Amino acid sequence: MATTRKRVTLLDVARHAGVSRATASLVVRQSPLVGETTRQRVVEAMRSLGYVYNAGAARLRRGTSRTVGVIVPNLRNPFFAEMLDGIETVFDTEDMAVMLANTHEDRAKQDAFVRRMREHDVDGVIVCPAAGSDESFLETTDTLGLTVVQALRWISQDRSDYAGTNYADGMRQAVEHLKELGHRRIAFVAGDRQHSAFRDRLEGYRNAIGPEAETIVVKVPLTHEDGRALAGTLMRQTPPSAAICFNDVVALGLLRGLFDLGVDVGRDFSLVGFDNVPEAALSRPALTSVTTNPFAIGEAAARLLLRRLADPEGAPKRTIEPTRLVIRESTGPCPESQAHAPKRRG
Amino acid sequence: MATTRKRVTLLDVARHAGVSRATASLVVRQSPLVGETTRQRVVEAMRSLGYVYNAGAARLRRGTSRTVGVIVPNLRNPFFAEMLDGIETVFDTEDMAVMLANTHEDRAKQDAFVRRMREHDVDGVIVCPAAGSDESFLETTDTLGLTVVQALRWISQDRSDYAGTNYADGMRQAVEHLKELGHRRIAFVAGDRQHSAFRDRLEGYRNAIGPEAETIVVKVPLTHEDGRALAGTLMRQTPPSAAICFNDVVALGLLRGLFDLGVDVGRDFSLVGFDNVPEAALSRPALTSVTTNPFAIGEAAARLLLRRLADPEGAPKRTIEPTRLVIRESTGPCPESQAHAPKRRG
DNA sequence: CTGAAAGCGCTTACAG
DNA sequence: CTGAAAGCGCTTACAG
Repeated sequence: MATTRKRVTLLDVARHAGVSRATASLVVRQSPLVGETTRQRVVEAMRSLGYVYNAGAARLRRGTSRTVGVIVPNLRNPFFAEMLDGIETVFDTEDMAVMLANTHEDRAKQDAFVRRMREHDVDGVIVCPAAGSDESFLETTDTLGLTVVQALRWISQDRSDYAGTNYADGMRQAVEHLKELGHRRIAFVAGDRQHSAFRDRLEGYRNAIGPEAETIVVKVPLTHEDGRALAGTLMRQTPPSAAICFNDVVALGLLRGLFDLGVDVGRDFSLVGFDNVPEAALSRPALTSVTTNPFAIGEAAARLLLRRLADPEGAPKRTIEPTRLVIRESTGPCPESQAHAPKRRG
Repeated sequence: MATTRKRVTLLDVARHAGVSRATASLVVRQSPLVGETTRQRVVEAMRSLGYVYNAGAARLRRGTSRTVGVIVPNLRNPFFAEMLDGIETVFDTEDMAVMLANTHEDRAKQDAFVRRMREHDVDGVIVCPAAGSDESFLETTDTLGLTVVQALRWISQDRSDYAGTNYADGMRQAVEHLKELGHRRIAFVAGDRQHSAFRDRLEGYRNAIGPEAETIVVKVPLTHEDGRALAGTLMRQTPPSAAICFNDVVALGLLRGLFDLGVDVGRDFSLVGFDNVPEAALSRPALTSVTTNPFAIGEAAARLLLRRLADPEGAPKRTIEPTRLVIRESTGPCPESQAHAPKRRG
C-alpha cells in the first residue's frame, strides 16, 4: 500500500541543500545558470528527501502543462489502438503526458471530454471526430481556446491541422486492380456512419469506377457479424463479381459469410478490404487489402500538434500518409469475363 | 485556430455576479449552501464570461486531482485495448480523467511512467506490469506514495489490489475438453515472457494434464508470424495430437500454418486458443477458445482503484473474472484414439 | 550565480 | 448564506 506522507517541497530541498528555493528550482529545470557543486548538493538533497516534482504547481505558474488530450471514437477497433500507439510514442519521447478519452461515436460525450480536458489544462488535443461531427465542434474548441489537431477524419481542413491518409488513392488502386482482372460489377460495402473517411472512400470509388460501369453501394454497420450476414443479400439476384469493403473487419466477416454460402472467394468472387490488419494475411483465402498505416498517422498527428504548440500562428497544415494495395489470394480474374458462370462448391 | 485569451478566473465571475470569490467557488462545486437566486446569477456570469474551471489550481489547493494513470504493456494487443475501454468507461462516469502510458514490456519505461504520473499528481494508477517486473516495482510506487491496482498480471497479491481472470480454470476446461476427445499428447504453446499470466496458465496446464500424461511446453513469441512458423516444427517427429495456445494471436497464426502444411485442423489435429477474440469465430475452421473478458477486468480494476482511494487502509483486495471454454470447429476427436492415423489433405 | 517577493487560480477554515 | 485572508508548490522577474 502507498503510504501518504507530507509532501516534500522544493523549499525543503533548498533548505536541506542550504540554497534558496529559486536555485533549487533552477536545478530541477536543468538550468545551466547553477554551478556544478551547488547543483550536486541540490540533486543529493532531492534524492535523500525523496523529492517529487509537482507538475501541477508548475503548470499553474507557468501556463503550460506538458499534457495533451487524445480523443478517439472507438478503442475496440485495432486501427485506433495502433494510431494511439503512434501518438503515445511521440509524446513519450517529449516527456509529455497523454490524457485519453473514448467517445464511442457520441458527439455529446465528445463535447464533454473536450471541456474536461480543457479544465485539466491540456496544451492541446488530437481528435478523431465522432461520426456526424460538424463545424460546431471546432467552434466549441475555439471558444475554449483549445488547440486541436484532427486525425484520420476531418471536419474542416481550413480551420485546423489534419493528419490523415490517402483513402481516395487506395480506393483507386483497389478498383483498378479489380478492373484489370475483368470485373465490371464492383460493390462498395460502406459503413453506416457519416464522416470524411467515409466520404473520401466513396468519392474515390465513384471516380475510379468511372461513368462506363455501374456503382453499387451497400451500407452496413462495420462489424464482423454484419459483414457475415451481408453475404446472403449480396449474392441474391444479379450479384456483383467483386466487392471492396470499408475496412477489414467487415471484409473478414463477409469472407466467412461467403464461405458459408459455398462461394469460392478468389475464384467465383473477389474481395478487397481496407486497413490491412494483421489478420488479413491469415484468413483463407488471405485477404487483399489496402494498407493504411495508423501508427504513422498517429505519429504525424502528434508532430503536427507539437508544431502548432510551438508556433500557434500560421496556416493550417496537413499530412497525408500514402496507401498501398497489398494483393493476396482473395482477388482473381472475373469468372464472367472468362466466359464461365460463377462456380459454387458443395 | 484556438485564440489564446487572458484566462477568466473565478474572481472575474464573482465580480461580474456581484458576489465574493468563495461564493462563486461554492457554486462551481455545486454546494447546497448557496441560495438559488445567487446561484443563478453566478451561473449566468460563468456562461457569459466563458469561464472554464481550472482543475489544476483546484488540485494544488485540494490535494486530489480526479486523475488516474493507466499503464499497459502493449496497446497493439486488442486484449489490452478492450481492457482499457473498460477502465475508461468507469472513470468517465466518475468524471475522472485517464492518463495513458504504454511500456512495450519495458521495465525502465514503466518506472519512468510511474514517476511522471506521480509528478502529474494522479490519484492512483492501474498497471498491467511489464514482463519481468518484480517487487522492486511496488517498492518504487510505495516510495512515491502512489496507490496502485494491478490488472491482469500481478507481482504480489499481498501488497496491492489485483483484478484478474481465472486463467488456471480456463486452462483446466481446455485440457479436459481435449482429454474427453481422447487426446493424450497435448502441447501448450506458451509465450517467451515471464509474468503471472504465463505462470498461472502453465500451472493450470500441468495440474490438468496430471501425472498420467506427458507435458509438452513450447515457447515462442506471441505473434501471428511465430505461430505460423511453429507449425513445421510442431508436426515433426512424434507430434502432439492437440495444442492449447497462450492466446488467439498465436493460435490463429498456427492455424494458418497448419493449413499450409495440409493438416486438417478439427480432424487431424485439435487447436484451442485463449481470449476468444472476435476473429476466433471467423477463422476456418472457427477456433475453439477460452473467453477471458478484458472489458470486465478493466471495469473491475477501475472499481478497485476507486474503492482504494475512498478507503486507503484495509487489506489488499482482488477480483477474479471467470473464464469459459467456447467450443467451435477446431477441436475434434483424437484420430489415434479412433485407431486412424492422422490424415493429411493432398 | 543567489535571494526575497509576488503571483498562477483555486479551496479552506474562520468570522460575521 | 457571504467575505477577507491564507496557502497549495511552483516559476518569474528583479536585485544584488
